[in-house]
Order: sequence, then C-alpha cells, then structure tokens
Amino acid sequence: MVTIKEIAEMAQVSRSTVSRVLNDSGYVSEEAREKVEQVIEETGYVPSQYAKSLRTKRTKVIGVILPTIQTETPSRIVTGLGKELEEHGYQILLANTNHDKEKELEYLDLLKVRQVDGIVLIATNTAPNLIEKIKELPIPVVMIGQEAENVMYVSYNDYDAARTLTSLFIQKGHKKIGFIGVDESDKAVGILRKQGYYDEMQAHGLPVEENWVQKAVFNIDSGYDAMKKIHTSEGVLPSAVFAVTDRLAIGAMSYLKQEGLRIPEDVAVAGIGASEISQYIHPKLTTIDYQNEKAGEEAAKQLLSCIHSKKVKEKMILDYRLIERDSV
Amino acid sequence: MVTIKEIAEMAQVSRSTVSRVLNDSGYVSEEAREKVEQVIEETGYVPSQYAKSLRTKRTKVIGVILPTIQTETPSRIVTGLGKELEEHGYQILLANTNHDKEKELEYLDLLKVRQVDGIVLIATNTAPNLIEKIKELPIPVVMIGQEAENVMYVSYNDYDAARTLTSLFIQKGHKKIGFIGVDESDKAVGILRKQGYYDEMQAHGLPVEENWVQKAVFNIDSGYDAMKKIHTSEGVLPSAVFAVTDRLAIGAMSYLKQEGLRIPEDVAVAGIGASEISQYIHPKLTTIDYQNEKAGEEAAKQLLSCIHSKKVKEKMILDYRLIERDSV
DNA sequence: CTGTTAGCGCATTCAT
DNA sequence: ATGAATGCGCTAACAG
Repeated sequence: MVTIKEIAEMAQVSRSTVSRVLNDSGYVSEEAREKVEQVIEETGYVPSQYAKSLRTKRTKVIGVILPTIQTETPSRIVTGLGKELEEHGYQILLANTNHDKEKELEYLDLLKVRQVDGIVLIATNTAPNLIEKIKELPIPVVMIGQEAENVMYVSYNDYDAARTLTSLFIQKGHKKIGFIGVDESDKAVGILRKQGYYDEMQAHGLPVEENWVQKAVFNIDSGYDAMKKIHTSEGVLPSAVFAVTDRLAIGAMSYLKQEGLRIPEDVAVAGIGASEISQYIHPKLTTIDYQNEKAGEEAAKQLLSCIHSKKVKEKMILDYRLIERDSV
Repeated sequence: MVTIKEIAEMAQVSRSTVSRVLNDSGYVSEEAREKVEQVIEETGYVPSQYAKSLRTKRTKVIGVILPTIQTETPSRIVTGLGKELEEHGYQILLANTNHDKEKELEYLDLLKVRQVDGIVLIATNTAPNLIEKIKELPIPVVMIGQEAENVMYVSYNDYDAARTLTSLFIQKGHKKIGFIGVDESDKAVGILRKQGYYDEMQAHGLPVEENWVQKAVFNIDSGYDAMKKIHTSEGVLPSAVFAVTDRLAIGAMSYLKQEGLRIPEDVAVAGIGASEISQYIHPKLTTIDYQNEKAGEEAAKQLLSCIHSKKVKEKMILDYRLIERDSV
C-alpha cells in the first residue's frame, strides 16, 4: 500500500507538504501542489483513514442503532440520515438490535469502542438504564421517536396526532370509537397516542368501553387479532377503530373484510405512518404522515452541530400531516 | 481517554503484557493477567480500534452498498448480513446510492478509503465498468442478486423462477399471458426473468403478443401504468399477467380492480418477492419467495471466508419457493 | 512557504 | 514469562 511517505519522496517534498495539499491546510506553493497532486493521481494513493483518525480523534462515522430495518419508519429515517450525513462526508455504521432491548445497551458500548463521532438511536423505549447510559456516553447521542429529559431528540407530535385522528372520527359522526394500541414501554406510541385518543374522547363527552381498547404488537397479524377481539367481545361494538400504526390498521381491515363488514360504512379505520401500501389497499387508508425522512435529516443536523460544538437546540418535535382517504 | 500505557503503569507491568492479555496471545502469568484484568475492569478501559487497525490492517467493518433501504429485498438482505456478521464481531458500514449508478462506483472507492475488510454490493446491474472496478479492488467484494464472471456472488435462480411461475399460469389453463418487466440493464430482473417467461411460453407453443409485454420501473404506480397499457392496447387481451416484482403486481391489481375486473377470474396476476403485504391484499398474491435473508447470510459467510483466506466457493445460486395463493 | 520532529495507541519482534 | 524497542500512516507544532 502506498503511503504519504512514498508520495513525498516521489514528489520530492516533505510529508508535511503532502499532508497540507491533502487537507487544504496551511500554505503550499502552486508548484508543489501541482507536483503532489500529479503523483497522487498517478499512484491512485488514498490516505489511510485509521492513521488519520488515530491522530485527529475523528472517524467521520455515525453509529445508528435501530430495532429493525424491515419496516418503513426506520428505513425512511435511515435514508434521511444518510442523505444529510453524506453531504458532510460522514458514513453510517449500522447496529440492528432486532428488537432486543439488551442489545440497545450493548451497541451503545460497542459504538463507543468503535469510536464513532456520534450516535443516532431510533428509540422504542425510554427505560431509565438506557437514558442513563446515553448521558454517560462521552459522545453525542440523538434519539429519534421518543422524548426524554436532558437528552437530544427529534420526535413526533404523537399526542396531537392521536387527537387529530380521533377528532376526525368524531367529526364524521362516530361516537363509539375503538383503539388498537401497543405496550406502554414504548412511551411515544404506547402512551402518548393512547392519551391523545382518550383525551379527545373525553373532550367530547364520549365514553370509552374497555372492550374497545386492545393492545397489540407491531405486526399486521396482531392488528387482525386485536380487531377480532373487539368484534367478538361482549357489549356494544364501535363504529370506528383507531390503530396506532398503519400495519395494525391493515391487519384490522383484513379481519373486517373477512367478516364481510364494509369499510368505512360498517366500521371506519385509520392508522398512523403513511406507509406506502396504505394508498394501494382497498379502501385507501386514512392515516398520518410523520415525515420520517425529515426526522433523520434533522437528527443528523443536530448531531453534526453538536460534534462541531456549535450551539444546538437540543430537542425538536416534528409536525405531522393528516392524509384523509377512503377508510373513514 | 485511558490508554494501554496507563493500564500498564497501574498494573505495574509492561504495555506488551497488557497487550497480551488483551489479545490472549503469548505467555502471561496468571498473576499478571489477573492484575491487568482488574485494572481494566476498574478503569473501564477499551482499546482504541483505530490504533489497533493501524497495526493490524483489519477494521472488522464490512461495507454494504445498496440502491435503497426502503424496499423489502435489500432490507431483508441487510438483516441477514447483520446477523451473520455480528456473530463474528463485524459491523456494517452503510452506503446508500439512492439508485444512482454513479454512486455505486464512488462508494466502491470510498469504502476502500474507509479501509473496510470487505464489501457486499446489492447489485442492480452488471455494467462493465462496475465489474472492472470490483476486480481491481484490493479487498474482497461479494455481489448479491446479479451474476458476473470472475466475481464472487450470491444470486437467485431468476430464470427458473420465471419459468415456474409462467408454467403455473399455463397449468391453470391460461394461454394468453402478459408480462410486466423492467429495463434490461438489470440482468437478473430485466433479462433472466423475461427470458424464463418467453422460453416457457415457447415450450408450450404459446404465442406472445407484443402488447402483452410492458416495461416498468421499480414502483407500484409503474405496475399500474403497465397494466393499463396492456388493457387499453389493441388486439387480444391476456387472461393472466406475470409481474417481475410484487410491487409491480400490486400496481397491476390496483388497476384491474379499479376497472372492475375480477382477479383471478378475469385476469390472474402473480409476482416475485414474497413481500409481506402480498398476503394481506385481496386477493392474496401468488408469488415466489427468494430467501433474501439467507442471501445476506451466505454473502457474509463467503466474504468472511475470503477475508480469512479459506477456500471459498465463489458463487452461489439460491433456491426459491413458489407460494400459491389466490390471485392465480 | 517548507521541512524536521514528535507523537497518536497499539501489536510485535527480539532480547532477556 | 516479560519488557524494551520499533513502527504502522498520519497530522500538527515549530523552526526556519
């Protein structure tokens, strides 16, 4: 492998001079620069990143921890991150936990060892030990999707989004509205969205029956099962169901259609996430767009600012957009 | 930051000894080992990866170049890669081209500069300059999804899969079968799948009308448009349509349903890819599963074997599985 | 404007 | 079994 030393010898200058043209730093005569550049061109020399990092303590690598890469939300976020980071010469080091919360912690350590310049955590929970670890870390960390004290984050307006959607149902004349949520360990999706639903119902003096509110996990089948439970439970059936994700909504619709129920005439359905498929299923799903790519971009910006120790606004809550289609 | 030198001092041994316990290499007395381990424990010391890399020339990082992370195929591959690599202490450095073929080449260089130990290229084409560059690279590269001479790859059996699917239509009594394909720059999807379709048709003495064969790009709307062209073209209409991806098939179905055509009674549809949504749309889509995760795992295995310079079988063609559902 | 010098943190001979 | 010495490839004072 060709090194800076050899380039220096071939160009008949010192290593420092080569380094200077490489980094555009300090003074270097036009003559010397041309000579060096020519030699670099000829040899196809590329500087060693790890030697460089050893000196500068910067790797230009950002670690990204995510629960899965197989659903749209994290994929879009990573795309956004990638776009923004690439422009600044940063790369992404991927750490996929496959929904294993233990690994979230492990990766936080591992990425430190890997000496990344910063970390983006696509968060699914805000467990105290996780937040503790983030604060202890000597490198900047930005969370996406969850909020926590004294931590940088980019999050969505889950509470208002849930109220907006519930409000839409009410506006369309629905009074009996069901809810398919997820576990409360996920504060953003499990608590905030549910709270928005409850509060909006209450604000309109609408009752919520226990049977209408089901807990699911993050997959389509689980949405199906939850809808089934709501449908087969005793008592009054809701005329509308709010699922906290599009996939859950799709599962619910799948059940309803199978039972011969019409959407939205018999039961209206809405989700959150603006998944690509939501506009191709029948009926087209009413949902909320969260601007995931933008979340990624903003998180990257925050992180880079922090790395370059500019002043940063530590938190950011993104706006959302209601997409009214045919399922409500 | 605490370094090996400080650990040595605190443990009252030499740096070499610390290095030995760190890497389990050479002799070190039980006494010394314990002392060192204790100090490491106390200080929370972690060795600097880049200093280590500078010495060993190994980074334990694999670069992954992909066209997008927003569709299921690459996502699944990356998941498979991640699982296998993680077990061996390797990490993934992500390079997203966003379908820009120029960037494929750029990233190949960039990853070299980043001194990754190997590269996985989720390939969309086999342009000569791309293949040339791969061969020139001093680090091992495994392609996924495309085949080429003198390059390591893991690919799918596109040709046979296409014949199988076409054969299924024929078996169900269809004689007029349409085809929605993609550009031939993508050899695997654009050429092989089409060839399989043509050959199977010919083997049964079935004619193919020009209007039945449409070219699309990789998105749902394009499948819709292609189906529309087939439907609105002059001449005899096919009773079945083979789309080369599930998303294209979904687009085609979307058009057919909108036109009030029944699937599969009026027009049967099949795709390739076994996308998650394929089993939740109506009717459930007949498709082919390509084992993308396994492709990722196998590519990782190949790469690691190559890095550790064991002998490798340079190429691997994965098997596929027909999933018969309700759309045919 | 340029070269000399001195490490960055680690693994690896080579002596002892 | 251990330590001293060396250098991986690079950047950054500093002196000229």
